[in-house]
Amino acid sequence: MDEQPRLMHSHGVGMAGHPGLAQHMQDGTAGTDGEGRKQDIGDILQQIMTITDQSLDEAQARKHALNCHRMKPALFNVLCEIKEKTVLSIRGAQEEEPPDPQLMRLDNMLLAEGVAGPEKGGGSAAAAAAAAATGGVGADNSAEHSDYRAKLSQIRQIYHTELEKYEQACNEFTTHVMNLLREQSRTRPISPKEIERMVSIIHRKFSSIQMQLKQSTCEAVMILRSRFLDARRKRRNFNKQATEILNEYFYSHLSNPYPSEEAKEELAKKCGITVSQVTRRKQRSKVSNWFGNKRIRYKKNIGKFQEEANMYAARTAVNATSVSAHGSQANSPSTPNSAGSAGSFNMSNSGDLFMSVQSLNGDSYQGGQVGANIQSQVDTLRHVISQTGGYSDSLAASQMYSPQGINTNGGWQDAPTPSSVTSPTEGPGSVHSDTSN
DNA sequence: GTTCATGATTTAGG
DNA sequence: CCTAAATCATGAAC
Repeated sequence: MDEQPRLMHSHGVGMAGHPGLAQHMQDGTAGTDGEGRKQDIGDILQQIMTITDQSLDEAQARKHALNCHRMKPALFNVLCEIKEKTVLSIRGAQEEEPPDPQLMRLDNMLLAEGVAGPEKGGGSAAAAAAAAATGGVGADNSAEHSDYRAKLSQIRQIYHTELEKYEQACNEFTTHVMNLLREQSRTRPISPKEIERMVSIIHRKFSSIQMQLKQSTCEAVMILRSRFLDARRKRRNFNKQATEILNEYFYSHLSNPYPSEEAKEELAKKCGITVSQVTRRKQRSKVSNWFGNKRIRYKKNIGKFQEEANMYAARTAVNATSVSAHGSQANSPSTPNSAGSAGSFNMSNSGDLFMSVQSLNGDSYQGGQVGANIQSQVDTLRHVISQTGGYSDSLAASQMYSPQGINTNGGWQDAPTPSSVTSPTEGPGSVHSDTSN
């Protein structure tokens, strides 16, 4: 023990316990001869190279000396006593910390995305979930999904590799520290509890790294998601058939183009359109989107849709009256108001069309055919009626339908709700487009 | 590149 | 929840 002060003194302060070094430095700076300086630098380097070994040996020797000292057990006991007093006051201050909510959030998200959790199964489950989320009809976006899956598994792989590395490093460091502490516990009192606490501190420090890893993984997944699954980004036009089916329904229910939930589903199925999709906020039917857009755009510019309306009106009429001489006459959509201007309806063409369909209506009605057809056929012509007072009157004269369709100023709001407006004829499927539920 | 059509989202209102 | 309306963003035609 009495050698300690002597050691400290002889070693000096600045040169980390290496007596010769300071001396050499001084010599080097003092010397004017270049050769000699080089020599000195070489010496210094040499000493630096061996510095670790020296100090280690020295430390070992000192440690050994301390351990063997006759006073050591007594000193150790004293230290233990002091320690016990101080540690007792510290203990219990911070035990078991609750799990970090932020970390839990990230964990949950990674689990949900299939990045964490079971290796292969997780991936496919996530892909399936993603497919379900987009509403996977599959045909139109399976390629994208496989791409998405590939990218996701790439992320997963990186994540797992990094996590493994992290865990390994953490464990290594922990064991290292534990070994050190255990070693030190021979010279100073260290309770297992203390080691535990130290380990927990290390883990806490390391967990911030883990959090960063998870955070960036989450970000990567989010970016991937937004790139591949954001429907807005990846807008696909519906195919022609789907558009036709939707248009058919729209124009045959022009008086009240608000398909019920069942109707929407039915339409979606027939069109091969996904029923729903995941948006950032909520789920919404694509059919609803379509009808929403259609309604607003039709209302905004009826003239623009006139031709289309006529076409579908004619088609619906034909379909409704399956076998009829009149039907074939009305059928010919060869002159679907091609000359019609935006604002005013082409009188001659539409008139013809209207008259013929009207007569069809009469036929089918009087003939006692399926009444359901009537409503839809009238609907298909509502836009004509609403704009041409004369025809409206003539229709009103028929005493069967009140023109309730879209009016030039308002919209469909005034029209009664589907349940109330629909005459008994509407129920069991008006046309083929409105198939039975 | 510009323009138009169109599906999706956002906002506001019930 | 729904909707209308406004707006955004993309696809396709030119």
